[in-house]
Amino acid sequence: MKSIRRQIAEEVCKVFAAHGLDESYAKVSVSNRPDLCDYQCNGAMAAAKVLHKAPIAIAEEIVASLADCPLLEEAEAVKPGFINLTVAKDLLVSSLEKMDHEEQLGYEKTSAPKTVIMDYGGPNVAKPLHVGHLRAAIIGESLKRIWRFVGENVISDIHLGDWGLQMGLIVTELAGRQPDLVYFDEDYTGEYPKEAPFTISELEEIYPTASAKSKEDKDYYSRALAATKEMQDGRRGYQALLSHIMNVSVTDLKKNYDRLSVSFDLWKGEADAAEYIPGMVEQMKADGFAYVSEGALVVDVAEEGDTKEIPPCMILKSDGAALYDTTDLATLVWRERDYHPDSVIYVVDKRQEMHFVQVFRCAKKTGIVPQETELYFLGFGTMNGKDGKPFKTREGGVMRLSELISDINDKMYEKIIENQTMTEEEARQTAEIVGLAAIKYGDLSNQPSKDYVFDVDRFTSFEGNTGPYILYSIVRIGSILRKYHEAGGDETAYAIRTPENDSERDLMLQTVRFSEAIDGAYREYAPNRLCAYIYELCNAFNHFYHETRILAIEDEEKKGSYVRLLSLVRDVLLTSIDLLGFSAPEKM
RNA sequence: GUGCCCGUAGCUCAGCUGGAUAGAGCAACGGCCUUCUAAGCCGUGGGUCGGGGGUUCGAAUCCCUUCGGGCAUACCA
Repeated sequence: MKSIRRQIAEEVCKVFAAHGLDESYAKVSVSNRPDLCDYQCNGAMAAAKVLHKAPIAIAEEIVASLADCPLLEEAEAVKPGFINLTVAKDLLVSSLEKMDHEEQLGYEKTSAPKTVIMDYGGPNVAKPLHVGHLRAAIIGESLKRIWRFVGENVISDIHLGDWGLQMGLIVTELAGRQPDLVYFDEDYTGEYPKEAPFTISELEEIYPTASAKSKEDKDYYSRALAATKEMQDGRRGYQALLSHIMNVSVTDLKKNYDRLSVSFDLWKGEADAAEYIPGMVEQMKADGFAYVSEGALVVDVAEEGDTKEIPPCMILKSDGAALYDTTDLATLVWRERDYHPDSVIYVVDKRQEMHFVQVFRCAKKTGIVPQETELYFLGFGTMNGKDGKPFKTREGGVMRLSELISDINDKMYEKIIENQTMTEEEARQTAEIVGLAAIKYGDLSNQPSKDYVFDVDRFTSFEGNTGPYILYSIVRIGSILRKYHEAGGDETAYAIRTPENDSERDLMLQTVRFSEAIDGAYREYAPNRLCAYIYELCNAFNHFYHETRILAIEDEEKKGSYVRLLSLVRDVLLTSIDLLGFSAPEKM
């Protein structure tokens, strides 16, 4: 089913063409005056200039030709030249019927699916997930789901940070603490123990300690650099330690991402790209792209027309070690070989933009990916605290993700226990669901590229435009449906009837706009568009709910029609929140 | 220094490729629970869209300039 806007736009297009006007004037957009009309077209005013004709005259001609259009209840020309379009009630009803019967609520999947790799993880192994990882996970997961809904073939990859300096730091720290471990004996040739010489909590303490030391102690820092290089060069003991670190942290990471309802198809990391580095480097040298500058191997990526200086892409450091340019490029090597993606999307902190500009240019220049491959950088802003500075704990440290989630869940639990009668266990489960919705909606309702304030008090107060408000609306509808069914009602026996008042009509119109909202969110990489849509839909529902008796009315057909509409609204909401990455409880 | 981003109500944010009276939520104030969940609904007050120019029939939106804030600027990721 085509969206209502599309259907109307096509009609308007025909009329413009029939009047000899270019189709570019026939754009139809959602009305910014909902009190006057549903959609509007401003093309008459734009066309007036080239036609040397009064805009209102053009608008009137167009409107006259639209008079018989069955999609419209009314088309009106308003000075100075607006064309105001009001959707026919029949179209609303028939569209709702289609949504109810077609797959995906009437949303048509793309006919030409692309293969897309989405990279939205980037956690470092051996480091606990902190709030900095939250946005990538939340935004990436939602985009993945939206793109799949649209029909794209999306492969998600966590892209673990498991190959850089942080590994050398851990090795160095461990060598200082337990120098007798076999991993540090260069002459050792036997099997290494299966059991890791540390637990996850030890690991999570080792890294920050090592990182702090490296900043104060130059000698320690250079030992870490050397260890990094040795590990990358394949030193057995270090490789064995690496796989221990991997095993221990991946288990923990999975648990944490599960808790967020975030999943990845691939759990690859920088280390998986390592085997492609030597070949890639040789090729770059052979093709004359890579050369030595100040001791390092680099590829120039500056282009004519750059408004600022773009430093060359660094392939190997002067000590010969790989760095993040290198692993990101080598990662593209296997991504291209294994998947030949049409598009690779990176959901990463926007501060890394320069790095990705370099990597993208280098990858195209050196032929790692074909020219036509789309490499897209979706940079997101920082999550700040109430003070407007990057989010911290009360003590000023980096807040762990698990801590943040538990915090929110506790507050949710208190609120639920105070409002609802349910068992402690039920309340705990509900708190988790509502808490996750609060966190995710709080994030996704903002534009990805902007910094935003993560205000725990605001998100847990859940009044107004919040995740819990959305869930509350869903729960309310669910409650009506349940009561209707318990009383023996079967809404499928009834037709959806023509709306009889403004609030019912408005609810229908909002419902029918579902596919427009999906298109917007997809096209603009903007889950916030979907959030805005469901917020409006919930408003329309709550307004309708307050002025309409549903279960108490006598007229069974009317009641059946209402229940079908509400059931559809609920489906739209449930589908939408699933695309945003959270779910709704039965009660709250 | 250079480049990019941001600046909209007391606070947090919308505002779709320029369009009609700049919208929400929170906070403030006033109503609405013997009736389908009041985590809700209805209403009131609150803005020279950082400032100044310009383009246009029309600018929060595009261009220039200026002020304020953030970020980036080759061997960390």
